[in-house]
Amino acid sequence: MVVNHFQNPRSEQLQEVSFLAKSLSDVNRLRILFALEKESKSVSVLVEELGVSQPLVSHHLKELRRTFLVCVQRKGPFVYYSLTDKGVVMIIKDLRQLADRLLSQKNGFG
Amino acid sequence: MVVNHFQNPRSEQLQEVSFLAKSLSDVNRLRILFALEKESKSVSVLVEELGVSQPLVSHHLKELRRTFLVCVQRKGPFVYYSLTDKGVVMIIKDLRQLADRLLSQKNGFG
DNA sequence: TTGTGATATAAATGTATGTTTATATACTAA
DNA sequence: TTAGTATATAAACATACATTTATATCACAA
Repeated sequence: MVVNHFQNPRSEQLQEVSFLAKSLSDVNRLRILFALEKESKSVSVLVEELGVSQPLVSHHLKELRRTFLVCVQRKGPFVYYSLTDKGVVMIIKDLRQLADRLLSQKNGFG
Repeated sequence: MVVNHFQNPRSEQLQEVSFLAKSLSDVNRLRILFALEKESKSVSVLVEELGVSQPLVSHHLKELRRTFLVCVQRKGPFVYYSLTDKGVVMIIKDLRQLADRLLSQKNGFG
């Protein structure tokens, strides 16, 4: 019998998953994604809502662009960012529920 | 009207999500989680299946223990690891589907 | 053109992380 | 006890990353 090498995701697919997960591994990027859940927003609005510096917001937006989680649209002097796929919000919420289950009767991640 | 500060996850919850996401941001850790999907396995079995060094597997298992994604059971000289919550596999698969959608008509993450 | 606000990029820095090599610890058999 | 196997930890190293500060680019109005 030939072993089925394809029952688990292939290596490149796991690479893609790891890239996405890394994109979700920073609190400021998660806050940006949630801020964009309902509507697209300009950088300056994100800066104000998150309360972090403008270069830092731009840096994280660049990271989110690298994984195509957000997309860009310039309107005059403003640059509007929006979610490419709203499914990411559901995944984040699933991660939060998983964290809740894992942390029940524990004392927080090491 | 008082602004609802709780419609989005609180800061500590985003921290927990970011910890979990960081745990999922390495290909070798993803491979370990998939290897444990059906049954618990000893470290040496994981070493053989993944084809990476034993200290590296132990290192990543320690990281997965830190986020409670895996749990441990010693049986004689062997240490068996298993998934704490199989929900993590579904989340990884959701991430893979999201990656597929994001990458359609693109050329791979930057 | 000049000036101004909006955004992006660069440089610098401290910290975290993945990997390798070497060594230590834990368990068991003899 | 000793020897041998299984696993964990330590040290070392290079790389990646988050953040700050400073500066550059872009769009537009005057």
